[in-house]
Amino acid sequence: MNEPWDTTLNIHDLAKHLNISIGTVSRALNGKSDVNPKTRQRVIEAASRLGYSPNQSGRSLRQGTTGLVGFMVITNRDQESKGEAFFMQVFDGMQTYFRKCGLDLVVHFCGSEEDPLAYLKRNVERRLVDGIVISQTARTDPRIEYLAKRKVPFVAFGRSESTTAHSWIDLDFEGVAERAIDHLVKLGHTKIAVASSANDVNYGHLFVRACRASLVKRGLTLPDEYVIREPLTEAGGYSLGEKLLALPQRPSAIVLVNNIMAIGLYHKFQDAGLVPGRDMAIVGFDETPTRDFLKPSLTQFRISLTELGYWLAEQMAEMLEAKQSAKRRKHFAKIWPLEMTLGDSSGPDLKS
Amino acid sequence: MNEPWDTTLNIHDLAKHLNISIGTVSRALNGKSDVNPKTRQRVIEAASRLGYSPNQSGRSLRQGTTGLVGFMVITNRDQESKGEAFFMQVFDGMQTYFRKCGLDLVVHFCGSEEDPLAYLKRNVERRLVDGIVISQTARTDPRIEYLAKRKVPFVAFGRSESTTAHSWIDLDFEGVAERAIDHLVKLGHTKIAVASSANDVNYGHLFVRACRASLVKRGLTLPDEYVIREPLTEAGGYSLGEKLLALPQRPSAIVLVNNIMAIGLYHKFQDAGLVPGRDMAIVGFDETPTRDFLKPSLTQFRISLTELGYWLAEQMAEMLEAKQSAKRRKHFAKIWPLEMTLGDSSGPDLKS
DNA sequence: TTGTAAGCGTTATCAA
DNA sequence: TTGATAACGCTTACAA
Repeated sequence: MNEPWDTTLNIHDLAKHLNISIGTVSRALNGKSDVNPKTRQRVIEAASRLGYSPNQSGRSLRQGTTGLVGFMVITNRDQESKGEAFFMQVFDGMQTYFRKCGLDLVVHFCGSEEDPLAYLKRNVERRLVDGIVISQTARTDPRIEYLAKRKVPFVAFGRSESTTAHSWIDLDFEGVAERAIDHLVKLGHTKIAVASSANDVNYGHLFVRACRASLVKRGLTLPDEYVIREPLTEAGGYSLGEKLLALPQRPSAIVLVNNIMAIGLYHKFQDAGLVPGRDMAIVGFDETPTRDFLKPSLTQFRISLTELGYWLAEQMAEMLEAKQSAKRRKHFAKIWPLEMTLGDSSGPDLKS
Repeated sequence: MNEPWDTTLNIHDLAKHLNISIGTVSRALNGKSDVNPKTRQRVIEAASRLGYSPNQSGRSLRQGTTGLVGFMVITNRDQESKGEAFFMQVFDGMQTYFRKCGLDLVVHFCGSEEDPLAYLKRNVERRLVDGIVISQTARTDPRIEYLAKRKVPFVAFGRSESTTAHSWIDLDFEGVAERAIDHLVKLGHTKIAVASSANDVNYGHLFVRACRASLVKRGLTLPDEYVIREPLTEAGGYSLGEKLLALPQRPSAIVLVNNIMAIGLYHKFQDAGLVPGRDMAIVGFDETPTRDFLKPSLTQFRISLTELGYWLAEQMAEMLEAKQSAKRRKHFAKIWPLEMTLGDSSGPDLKS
């Protein structure tokens, strides 16, 4: 590097240009109080004119801090579902908060062929980031123990069954299950099926369990054949519809853990000459990607992933600050609420 | 930092532990030849046992290289479309190649509220990455001039009208347009409409222009009212269908620049009692997210984004190597091919 | 208010 | 084959 044509200038160049010392330049640029306003003005002006910007490696080395927060995403764990698109809005919210406090978000995509733990270790041990968010947590996820042992500030996006104390955030699957079941039971449904994911992502189990609990609480049951596992894709939703209609005891309602499936399910219904809400009640999960597209409109749950990201970034920033000042900070466990929005897909009151 | 409980060990600790000098440790770990095999063995073993891993800031500072390649994505430019999900597979391919040569991919999501150029500058000037890929290039995109001036190795994902020499890669929109039009014209269609994006992303214009050229070449025209701009979403596709059916001169075929729209379009057709392929021919673009889900099957184009990412990473690695050895390397301009796959949606031969 | 110099963790040069 | 040491660019404690 530093070839003749690589004209990146450093703090020495800038100081020499201004005929002052590098210490003053540094203090001026970092907003320290003990610097003549006039000098500061000159420095800032020259820096922007010459395009000087401090080298992050130099800063990091000196300060022990990178100003970066990582977010690890595992490509493809949800097969070909668009599950990862879910995170985009979260990133947006996080970045919006971070830029206010001089942090930046960087996203690490673990390739589908690579071991997630090894990948995480590589990135953490090189000290590329000050803190990290891990997502798509499995029921038992070795990344949690690793990060805790290493004392890296981190947040798990998604619950796990790990016993290691740590901070995590997750969607309110229980709340969604409870309100979905409550709504359907009040409408008179007794045979209610649940569509979950086909892989081992934790929230699939969580959601089914919560639905079952809500049903039992109301004197009903969730037979095993009413738990249908499919990939969280349009095709999965279509296949879900086929299985649903082929059941010997056809349920009168279905609760979905994911809305992408809803598209395929609606499709299957149309092919079969059935109407959601009339022939079977459907309750969706979040509002992506269907919002006001499906007809009849889907009963579903509203969530602002941007706000979630913003909140998450706030917590992370506080964790980093606490670490800086060697303060202990309590772990948090956040259940993010979703709000039910009624559509026509959950149908009329069967009792009236 | 470096609180008492922050027990990250450095090269000095490891050297002391082994009773050898830090120079030897460094050389052993970096696979230099001038080190006793036995010593190397001891060092590697101890490093893995104690969990030592070199601090990236230290390395970067010394070597002038971070071993990181950035990929800048702009959140939300495509409104609420899942356009960004497109990149996931590209990331997967890139990361797969990079890990073979000791590089890593980091993705920078520019928040929807932030200026893309300012965001890019921040990341580049801190020297966080050795090279960068910028995506969602606009027709005139100041990022290109900036990066070129700064002599940062970079690739633009998407063409632009910039006159600055630079490397870029893009999908073969002209090829797709040509084959889609050719196919439809051969089937006897003369009134062919085109669905494009509602915003200023470059490829929208590109695709429309290419379709028009292909039509003109065959003695046909593309009237302005046959160019329909909608958001690249399901809802956009539905709305596209409404506009299409409301046209005074209804076209007999429609070519889509994006497949997410196809879902909404199919939906509208079903609501209107129409059948794709029978009542109007539809040609889709890539195969996401519909693959074999839509019925009748969609005539579309196949592309491996993973392979594209792999190829892109390869080029980037070569660019970095060239820079290292102060070699000049020619810019590339790559048009990535797509392969047509016939479905039923483009319908029968009208002339038979 | 400013300048000087130490030191962050690493790699590379050079002498042993 | 190894050890000592300079240097990478920066921030900060301390001296002026």
